[in-house]
Amino acid sequence: MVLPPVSDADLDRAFAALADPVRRAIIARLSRGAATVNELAEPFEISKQAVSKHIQVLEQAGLVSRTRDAQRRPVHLEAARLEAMTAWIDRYRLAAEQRFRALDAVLEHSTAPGSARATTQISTDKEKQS
Amino acid sequence: MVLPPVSDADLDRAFAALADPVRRAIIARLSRGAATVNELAEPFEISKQAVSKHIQVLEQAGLVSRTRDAQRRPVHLEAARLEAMTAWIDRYRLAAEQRFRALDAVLEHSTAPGSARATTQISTDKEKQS
DNA sequence: TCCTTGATCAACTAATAGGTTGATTACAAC
DNA sequence: GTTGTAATCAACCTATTAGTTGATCAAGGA
Repeated sequence: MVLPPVSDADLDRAFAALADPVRRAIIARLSRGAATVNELAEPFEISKQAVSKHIQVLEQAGLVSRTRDAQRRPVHLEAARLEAMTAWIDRYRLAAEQRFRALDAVLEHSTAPGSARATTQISTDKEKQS
Repeated sequence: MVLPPVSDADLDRAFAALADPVRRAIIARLSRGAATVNELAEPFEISKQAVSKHIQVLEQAGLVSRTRDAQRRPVHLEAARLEAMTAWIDRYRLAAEQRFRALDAVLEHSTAPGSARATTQISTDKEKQS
């Protein structure tokens, strides 16, 4: 499976798109299957035009795509872009967690209360995260 | 590990926070260890005040926290909030992928033998008509 | 053809976000 | 005390965004 490259600007748009509760609800709905604009607009109080704009934002973010079916324009979820987002997050989340575990292991072996704390920075990290 | 509840507004702020390339770069830097505002501001062309604002945004999003060390206010990554974001995304991404696989399996058995074109795009189109 | 439905386009408004510069707070070293 | 350093506060500017209403387009169905 070939994954297309995801640029910095792509991530900008993808994260910004999911920063809105209406758009996240649309994503949640689409995870159960494709839907038209009218179907997607039904649960919300806002106008159909506003929902159409939200879908455009999601489409430009690469999170959804649209096909054609007579007058209808069914919207589909693009799971690949969601995957690219988790890939970005996990890259740094896992790096940080691994660093914390390594730090815990070090402190495990040097439990010397009262000794000089030359590394206030590191010990602060430990206290905050454990 | 105790995971605190993450509200809708929390997700709003978290996703909006990662929608900015400067803030994503800050997260990437912090995954290698805590840093001060001056250290974080160094790679960027923008003013230190602007970086300070970015850190406030990340802090209000629950993605970083700050401790105290004399005049310095070292910034730490909060991996738990990153994990909450991937949890949200994966919930719907995996649901969609599972649905696609199930549809592919159906098309595998019902379509004429010869060419298997049960791609996700086509399967969603067919799914809509059911 | 005319009418209905699905969806977008266009223009406008109010609120928010990212950036700037200048002043101010908090702490430490001398 | 005075000075130097780390960081934030305050005021301001500009661009973007989410929402509105009204008009328009595109495709079927009578």
